[in-house]
Amino acid sequence: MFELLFEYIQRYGKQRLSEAEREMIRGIMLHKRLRRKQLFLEEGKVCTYTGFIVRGATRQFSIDEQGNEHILQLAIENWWITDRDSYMNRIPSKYFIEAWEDTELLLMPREKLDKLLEIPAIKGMFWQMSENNHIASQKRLDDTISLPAIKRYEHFEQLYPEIVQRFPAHQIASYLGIARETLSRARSRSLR
Amino acid sequence: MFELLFEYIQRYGKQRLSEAEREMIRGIMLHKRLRRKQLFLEEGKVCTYTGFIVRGATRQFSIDEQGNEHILQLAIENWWITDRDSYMNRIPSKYFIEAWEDTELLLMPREKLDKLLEIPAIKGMFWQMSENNHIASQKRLDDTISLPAIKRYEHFEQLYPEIVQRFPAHQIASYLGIARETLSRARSRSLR
DNA sequence: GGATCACCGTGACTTTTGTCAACATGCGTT
DNA sequence: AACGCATGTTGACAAAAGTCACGGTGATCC
Repeated sequence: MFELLFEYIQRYGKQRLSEAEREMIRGIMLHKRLRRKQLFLEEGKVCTYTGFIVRGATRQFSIDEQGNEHILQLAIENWWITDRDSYMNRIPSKYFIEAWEDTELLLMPREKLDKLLEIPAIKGMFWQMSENNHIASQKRLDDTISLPAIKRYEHFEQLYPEIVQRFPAHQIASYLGIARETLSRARSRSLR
Repeated sequence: MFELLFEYIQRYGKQRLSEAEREMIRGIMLHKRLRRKQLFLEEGKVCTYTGFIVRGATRQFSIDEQGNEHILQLAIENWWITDRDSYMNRIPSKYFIEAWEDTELLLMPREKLDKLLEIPAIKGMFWQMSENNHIASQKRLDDTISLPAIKRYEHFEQLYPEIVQRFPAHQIASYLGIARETLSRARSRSLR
């Protein structure tokens, strides 16, 4: 079960993991199962874990004053889920994270983070995550302010075909910041 | 001139700089002046520097197929400017960065980055920058997909009052992803 | 196996935002 | 002083997107 994670860490941390380090990781990180619709994080709570998805799919969203959901992240295997602000700074979160399919996670508890970061490969990976996330959000932002709805959808579909497969269209619409009807229409128009 | 930077590094790196470290930074980082409208980075070029604004103001933008500019960042004193993707991965940039006022910068050359990161305070700061940027782009993204134009403007104004002072309204509009006329109307309506 | 629910599509209409054009103002340059 | 240029505002209209309502389909749950 840890194999997927070890591989991920080595790839993004750009360093190999010794057997001792693997043992340490196995000792610290927790295994957790979530059933569909179960919450990993709730608004108002501090996000005390960062989770690595071994199997399954999750979505992160906020709820505005009108009660509308706005999806910030859709995640599947090999992705990390967390509210980084809440996790790092131990402040209450504005977000929910919910299992969309039955999901298996490996968790990094916040209070053991310093211990884990002593492992060079993890430190490198953690850095890289932040880096990649920043770059990805920058691109997403650029798309969001530059492109009409349909183009945004096409970009997204091209970038994450598997996500589009595994989540219903109205979740994708929310992720793109458009109404589900708009997406539906845009899609049927682009077929012709 | 380096004093502002040293203070910044110590604050965000959460460590003190020794005199030797300061000397090393002074030896590596370059001083650069840009006049208004002069480019710091151009589309298609690799971003070989990360710059710290000592004095002045800059804007980062992309240009789409229709020739429209889309502003990604507006920056003033004490901010860093770079295309992180281009800088870190040495790939051609999609963005322009232009001095909006006459500007003074301190530059970290990409090829000396590893040397600079040997200084713990800089390493900590660089990490923190990535972290903060990640969190900030997440929030901006949340706003962009959740809020109508006028609300986005109000948020922005509250968050960065000085930016709103120093850049013309049509730049702010572009940053928010709306037409300048829309911003103008939204503003006059919110006064009544 | 009937009811319920989630999901997707579509029509009709409203609201928001963009586009194009015209105009006023202020500023710097020559 | 005269000019161009950037900026900001407003009106009229067009386009994009949102909202509300309805219906259909397929899955799931008693």
